[in-house]
Amino acid sequence: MTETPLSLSLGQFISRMPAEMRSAVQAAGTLIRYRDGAVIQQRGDRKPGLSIIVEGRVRMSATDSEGERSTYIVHGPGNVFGEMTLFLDIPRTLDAVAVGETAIREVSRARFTRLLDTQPELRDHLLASLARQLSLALERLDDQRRLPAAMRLAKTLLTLAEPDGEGHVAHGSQSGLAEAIAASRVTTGKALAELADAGLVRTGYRAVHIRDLDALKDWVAERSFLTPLTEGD
Amino acid sequence: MTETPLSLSLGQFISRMPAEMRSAVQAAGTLIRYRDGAVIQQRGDRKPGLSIIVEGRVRMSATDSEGERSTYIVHGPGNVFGEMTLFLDIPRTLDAVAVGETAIREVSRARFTRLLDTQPELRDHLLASLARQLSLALERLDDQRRLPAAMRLAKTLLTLAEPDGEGHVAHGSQSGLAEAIAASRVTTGKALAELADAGLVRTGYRAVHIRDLDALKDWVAERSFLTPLTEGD
DNA sequence: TCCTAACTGCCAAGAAGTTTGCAATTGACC
DNA sequence: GGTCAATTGCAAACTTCTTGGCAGTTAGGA
Repeated sequence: MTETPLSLSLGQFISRMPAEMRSAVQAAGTLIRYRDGAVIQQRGDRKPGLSIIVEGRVRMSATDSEGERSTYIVHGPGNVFGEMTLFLDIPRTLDAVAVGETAIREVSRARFTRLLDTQPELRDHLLASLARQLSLALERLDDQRRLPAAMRLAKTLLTLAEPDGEGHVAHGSQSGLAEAIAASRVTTGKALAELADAGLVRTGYRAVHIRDLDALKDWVAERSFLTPLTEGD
Repeated sequence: MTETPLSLSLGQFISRMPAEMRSAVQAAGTLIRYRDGAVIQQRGDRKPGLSIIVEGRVRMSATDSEGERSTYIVHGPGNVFGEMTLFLDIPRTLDAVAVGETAIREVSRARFTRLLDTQPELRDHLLASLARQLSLALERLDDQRRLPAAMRLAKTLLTLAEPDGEGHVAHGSQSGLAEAIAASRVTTGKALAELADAGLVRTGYRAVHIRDLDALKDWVAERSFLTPLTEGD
């Protein structure tokens, strides 16, 4: 197994591998390109395999019978999804949609099974990846239960933030944000106003400008109910 | 890797193993007994390792700084918890409390690492176990977002139900149920009343009697928003 | 440059859930 | 058999969030 336990942050499935393993994985997959907004997979697709994001980003979401969509996470390059379908006989659980020009490497379960013969250490990377995802999901579950909308929004903004001039920005409409924090657009707007009143963010057209990322982090940390899980020590 | 992908239901980590692997795992662990209500671990405990439930049940929950507790799941015999701490350098994420007389086999990370050398196939069992847990967590996340309290209650009752005479029973106080469905006691009471009005359950002292488990299942299925993930085919 | 679709901001009504409090019931222990 | 703590059932006031609607703003394509 992996001697040094891995970090909590997602998106390093590929980058943590030794070069040889990485190229073996890459060779086993088929590269498929998607345009912005293209559907990569839908919930229910029976497509067992691993999907590796090579370029671009992927929004994982689910839409119910009434058309209500909720976004679970937006994966970036180096992230993987679909691991569960490798080991469980279930279809894809979430819809995946390309955010921007996106390239995905698809490794079918059959190919992956063979790959494991030559790269047995790959299992440890998957174990760590699944553990990270599970950890994230459990935290989300708790957040959804306990945190008010403004807090969930702040946490989500932290994950979405990209450097921009002096500060940071999170791109996307308020409707998109609403789907990510599991709230309505109105509630999201109010939560944004709350953060804006606190001087933490400024709203723009399809964008939220974050003056000081650390200040936002502090704001979140001060208000957390559950003791955070510190990594390493 | 495992040739035949495994089932979605939890609690078969141990039972699915070949006899030899099972005894190797058992030999690697220390058996510890707990009385009803005893604390097995607390969120934040830095105790990397795998905990296997040999006997009894374990309630996994988290309590915030205001004393509000929410139950994530109640594990039964054959289930494991703590897998994440084997591969990630994080403390235990949830509190674990014994429900009834309980026996836990604790395998430290050090022991487990050595065990993997002699039982490499163990990794595949862990992969499946983590995949199942993740799948469950994602479904929960969606349920919490979309389903009204009565639905969440019904689904939880299905997992808690034990055979009892003609029908089934779920034991526990309404406060306990409330913690499991992430709602207040009042809301839980109302949801129970709703199910009772529909003729599906009957409330008792620290118990909910389920007349016809299949009828309750149908009630849930009819009202689900998300298309269920059918296993196998 | 204009037009239009998408988006933000906001209001009002109402649904769902929470908190607080209290009376009646139940079961366990002395 | 009596006492008591835990539990259920319920009501009222309140908070949070949702739904639906509308006016003003923004960006991008014809």
